[in-house]
Amino acid sequence: MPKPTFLNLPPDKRRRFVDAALNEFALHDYRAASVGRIVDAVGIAKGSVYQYFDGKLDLYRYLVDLAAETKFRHIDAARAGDAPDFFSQVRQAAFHGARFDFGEPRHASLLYHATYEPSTPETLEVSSRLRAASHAYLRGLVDAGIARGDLRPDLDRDMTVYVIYQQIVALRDFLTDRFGFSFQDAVHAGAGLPIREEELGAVLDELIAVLRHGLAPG
Amino acid sequence: MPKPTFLNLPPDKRRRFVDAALNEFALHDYRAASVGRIVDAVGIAKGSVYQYFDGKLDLYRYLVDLAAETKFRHIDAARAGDAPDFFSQVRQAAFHGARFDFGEPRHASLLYHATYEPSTPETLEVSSRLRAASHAYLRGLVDAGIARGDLRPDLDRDMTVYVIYQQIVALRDFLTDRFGFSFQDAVHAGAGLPIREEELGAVLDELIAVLRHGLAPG
Amino acid sequence: MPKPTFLNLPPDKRRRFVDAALNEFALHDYRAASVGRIVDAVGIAKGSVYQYFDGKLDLYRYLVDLAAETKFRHIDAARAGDAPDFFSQVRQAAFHGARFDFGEPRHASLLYHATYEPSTPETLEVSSRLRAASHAYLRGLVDAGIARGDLRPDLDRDMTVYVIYQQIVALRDFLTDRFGFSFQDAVHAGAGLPIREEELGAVLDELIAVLRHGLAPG
Amino acid sequence: MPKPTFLNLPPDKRRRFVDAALNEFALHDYRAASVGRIVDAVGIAKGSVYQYFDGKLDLYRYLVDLAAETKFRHIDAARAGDAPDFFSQVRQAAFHGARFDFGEPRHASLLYHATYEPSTPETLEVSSRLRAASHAYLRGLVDAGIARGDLRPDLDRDMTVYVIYQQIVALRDFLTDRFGFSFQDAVHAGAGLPIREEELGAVLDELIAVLRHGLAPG
DNA sequence: GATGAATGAGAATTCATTCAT
DNA sequence: AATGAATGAATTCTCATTCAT
Repeated sequence: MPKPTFLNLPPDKRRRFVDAALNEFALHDYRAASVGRIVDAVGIAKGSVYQYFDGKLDLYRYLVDLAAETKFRHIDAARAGDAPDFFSQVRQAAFHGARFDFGEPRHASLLYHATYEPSTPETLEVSSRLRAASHAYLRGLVDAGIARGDLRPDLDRDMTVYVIYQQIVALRDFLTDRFGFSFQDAVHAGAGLPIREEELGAVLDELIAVLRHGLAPG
Repeated sequence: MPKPTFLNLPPDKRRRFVDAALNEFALHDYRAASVGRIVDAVGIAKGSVYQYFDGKLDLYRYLVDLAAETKFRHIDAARAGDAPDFFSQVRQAAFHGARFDFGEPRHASLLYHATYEPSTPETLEVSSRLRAASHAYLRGLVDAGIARGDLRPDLDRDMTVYVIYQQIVALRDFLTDRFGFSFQDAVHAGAGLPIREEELGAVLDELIAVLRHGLAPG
Repeated sequence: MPKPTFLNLPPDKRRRFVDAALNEFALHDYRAASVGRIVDAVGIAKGSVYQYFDGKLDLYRYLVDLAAETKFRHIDAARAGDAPDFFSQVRQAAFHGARFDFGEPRHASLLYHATYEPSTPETLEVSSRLRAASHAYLRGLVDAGIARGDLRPDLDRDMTVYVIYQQIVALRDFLTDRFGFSFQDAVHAGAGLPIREEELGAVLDELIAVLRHGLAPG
Repeated sequence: MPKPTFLNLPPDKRRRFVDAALNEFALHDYRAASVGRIVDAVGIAKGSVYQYFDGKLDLYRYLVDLAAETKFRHIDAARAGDAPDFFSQVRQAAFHGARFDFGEPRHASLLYHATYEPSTPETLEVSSRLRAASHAYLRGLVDAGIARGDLRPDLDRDMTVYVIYQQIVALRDFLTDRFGFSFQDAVHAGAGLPIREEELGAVLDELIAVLRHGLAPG
């Protein structure tokens, strides 16, 4: 948890700090990220970081939570009217999630790192919490989908969640490959990635079609 | 690439070295892995590593390639008669792949790390090559499957490969969750993980069913 | 020396500050004591300490002097009628000193630290002054004791002072060992240490007997 | 415990390292001692210290043990024929101990620091072991002394040990005061302290006389 | 008088790599 | 070919003190 000192910071300074930290943790995983590089980028003293946070881990936790919340909020906000069925819901979430990722490559990279962080005792809790949140979200959709009859009732629900979760997370890899993107480059450049929404939509349509055939009744 | 020095080593010594290195890179990702711990475990001088390999990265490359080849060979060898159709082929590959992972948790962990290694300039090439190999393998199956009529002819082949690849990779997470395994613990214990083949088969059946519904024609 | 700012403080606030500082310097020696922990405990700003005192050293000096004076005053006050001879006087002082220590473990710990503070240039003066005060007090008793004939007239007075001083200071170690006390724990608990006065008296009787045999004439 | 690396060092280099470390820990207590200053003094890389020892604490432990052993050995070696009675034994030990201290002020200062080290969890074990060794040594003398009839049979043995231990330790303070010495200065100057043996003997005679009167029968 | 954010030197420790033996 | 001591830059973190508000 950030210390009050951090919360009392002038908004601009706080923003610049978060920016630099986000950059660092987007470019490197937890262990490789360097507090020194962050302070150099912001132009503050090393000690200041420890006035703001309890330490590197605390800062990391804050950023992961922040990025996750921001992304979830973005997805929720973009939901134009409730989608009528399970697959539309998943498509919508994946679509807006991907749009967010391309618009905010640093958040996306950070979350990607956090998801696959090698499970050291230190970072385990952060990764687990992140994964648990996504799973819980999907589990809700799956349960409702089965109740509504959108999904075969005999499905192994845990496995279904896994199947969908992986596809959505992996979408990132597929899209970067297909369109020749690189999140790393985008982070370095400090810009979002260009994506034509129709192309993204087309890819998603195909993916959702596979899932629909695979999981829907009949 | 290993230096000649390494290849001229007495087989036993070479084996012990590979063993220890495998252990280290199974327990830690590239950056966290320690050359010092390896030489301590083998009981050789630190300098020797640099007589055998060009450096940590070179050693890492060698191990990832070795593990990938070993796993592929195991899967190929276990193929009892050619499976008749695409989905049986995938099932067979996934089944034997999983059995390999549970039997050789160090290889499995190493490959998992390599797959999700944060893409620093250093390790990027290794990860890419690993992923490319798996994709190429699956691509062959998919192309043949479409030709044979096992898969819908209008499928986006790249995406199909991605979908299947992700599911197979995700299997690991799902199984460890479901059965309460931990690859880390298995590596520490120096033992394989117990898995009843019927249970693995049941999970795979369900997963393959989803893929079949999703990807097969009509 | 405290600045006027400190002396003008509302008594309650001043008391709370002294309390917290006492705690800190009782739990840690000079170098390890932390200004930050003190202000956290009191709930004031870090800068305030520097409005009250010239710095950490100045605060330390103030506390040591305060604790020493308090202890001396306690011993003086507890003197019920003048003890008739040298050894009774020493016994009385040691007895009431020990009682003070057990009742005020923070003062006791602070003084203990100050006594054995590694003699850096910084703290040398504080430690010296503390020791000098005790020595001067004992020197008075010794001089009078020799004049009165309680002590052998040919004693080296300085050495006699040293002998007695050490015994009394070390009494703390002996008592904590014998009774399983810990001043650190008492400070943490914020409570005094339990001691039955008869037990303390018995120990002192034995110690004084040794001194009497050792130092008295004939 | 020193690592083999340290023990394999060329004697001269090892000596220079121990010298510098001894200096540092003689001038500062454990916490204030700086690994950086040591390596600067020796002219080696910081990392080397960690090739030699497990860390600062390990180095400290080694030095304290070394100094204690050296001092004990010196005292034992100097014992010219077994002293006939308890008080002669104590006198002899104190005499040679003091001579050692004045000749090796760095050892003496280090041991003094270790004896009064503020009891943090880290250094507690080192201090305790040091004190325990001295007490055990004295306890042996006391037990034998009582058996031999040199000491009053009804003495509290623990307390007797304490009394004597304190006097011997305090001797250092007394002598420095009386002769205007400073161990710190001697360490800085890199020289031993001058002491005339007759003077030391005279002081000890007086101290032992007090102890004899205090503790001997009749 | 009080605040508390900023400082920055200094602390211990790690570790891949080199190179003289 | 093997050794293993030496390196030194990089790491995270601490903390007394200052000073603008």
